[in-house]
Parts: sequence; structure tokens; C-alpha cells
Amino acid sequence: MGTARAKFLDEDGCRVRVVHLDRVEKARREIISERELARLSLTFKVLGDPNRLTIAMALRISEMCVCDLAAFTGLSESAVSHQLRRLKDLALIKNRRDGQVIYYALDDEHVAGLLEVGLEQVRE
Amino acid sequence: MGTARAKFLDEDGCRVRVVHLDRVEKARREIISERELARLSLTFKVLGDPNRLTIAMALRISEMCVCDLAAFTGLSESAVSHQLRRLKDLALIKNRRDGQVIYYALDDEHVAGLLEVGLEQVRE
DNA sequence: ATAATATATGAACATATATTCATATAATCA
DNA sequence: TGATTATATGAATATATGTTCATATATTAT
Repeated sequence: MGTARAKFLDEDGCRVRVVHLDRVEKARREIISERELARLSLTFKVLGDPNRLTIAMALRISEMCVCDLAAFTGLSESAVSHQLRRLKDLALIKNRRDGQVIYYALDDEHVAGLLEVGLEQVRE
Repeated sequence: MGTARAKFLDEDGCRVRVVHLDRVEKARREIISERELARLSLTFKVLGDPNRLTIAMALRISEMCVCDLAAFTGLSESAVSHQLRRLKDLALIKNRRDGQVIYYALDDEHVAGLLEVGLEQVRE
């Protein structure tokens, strides 16, 4: 039971082969919303670039400005600025201006927590 | 103090402008290893694709085979198989064979935890 | 005002990557 | 054994993406 292939119509009206229709339907009921999934994948994607992750890791240690981060990463200041924007678009970092200098920091403890849990996973 | 721009040589011997040399050097001392950073960014990157994340989220709910995941995601079985390999390369998922069917599941609780913490971040 | 400094941004290019298609492998069934 | 089913994989293509370069904006100093 459950292991025999069945034919059924999926949500787009296409005929699709399935072994475990019960599992697929359970997953359909329990999956997170399309919107949350898009946002979450974007969050992971943004942290998935080595240079952006290096920037995030640096900000975990200390608030920094663009040229600090450029010196730290070895990237150009322009490249850092572009990457900071992507981190900011997803609210992973925040900034404050002090005169000409703009200081960047992790947005909140959730972000630091995500990096921390990621590190645990990588360290096994 | 610390706010005046200074010239200094970075690790590659290039002259780089820096405002907060102290912060850059502190970050250099406290940053995680190159190897861990590479592994972590790869982990985030792999979860950063909407289709792979959908697969991971489905596996959080139930063990599934390739054609189940194809039906669930709307991707071809080939595309799912390619994506499963990427998830497996990073030890985010594991599999077991039962006859012709290969069942995929999240590798361990660390992975589920990472997805959970990511969701919290996205939900604010 | 003018110059200098810090950061941001648009376009372009070079690289990375996800899917498709064809084919290969592996297991079961007749 | 030969046929069928489930999954894997290599090559190719189309798209996405990160950096560079040139330029724009914003703040401070002279």
C-alpha cells in the first residue's frame, strides 16, 4: 500500500507520476507559504556568497564602515557597497550615519543567531 | 582617535585606506577559518535556491523519493535529482534505498534547526 | 563656494548555475 | 534473459549574478 505508482492530476492540471501520494499531499498541507519560502530562500542566497558572508561575519564582531570592510575583505569599496545593499535589502544589516561615515551592523540578534546555527551545522 | 584615515599594508602587500584599523584587526583575529567560511557559505548557497529550499522543506515534513519531490515541486525528475545531489554533497540530506526506490530525508536535526531558525528570522 | 572624502549606483562584462535532453546505471519483474 | 521502473549524470543552453569602471550624491573642511 502506498508504494504502487498512481496517476493523478497536479495543481497545474498535468498528469504526474507519484509513488506516495499521501506524503505529497501531507507536504502540500504543511508547507510554509510561497511568500515565506521566497523570502527565506533569498535570505539564504544572500548569505550564500563568500564575500557577503565574510562581511556579515565581520559585522558580527564589530560595527564597521565601507572602507573597513573593503580592507578586511580585500574587495573594492564599490563591490562592498553593492554587497551591503543586498544585505540591507533583506534587513540582515542596518546602518547609521556619523558625519561622512556610515556604520554598518547586523540588524538584530536573529541574524547573529542564524549565523551561529549555521556554524554549528558546518562544524557538525 | 581611530577615526582619522590611515595608510597601511594589507596581507597582500597592497596599500589600503582604513578608518578603523583597530576594528579591522580585531575582526581578523576573531573571524572563523577560511575553510569554515567556505563551507558555511556553500551551505547557505545551496539552501538559497527556491526549488532546493522547497525540497528541503518538504523533507522536513516527510521522507520522500525523487518522483514524489518532482510531483510536489513541479520540477522534472531529472532536475530534482540534480538538486538532491547538491544537497547531498553538503550533507544536508541523506538517503536510503528500498528496492528501486531511494528515499531522501534531512540529514539530521542540525539541518532542521537551521531551517527553523531561518524561518524565525524571516517571520521577524 | 570649492575641494576632498565617503558612499552609492547604473551599465557592462565575465562567470556561475539551473534546467532540459539524451543517455546511463541499478533494481525488480515477467 | 529481457523489459520495465527509478534514479543519476554529462553536455548544452539560457539565465542569473558579482565585480569593475565611471559617475553621482552627500557630508565636511578650507
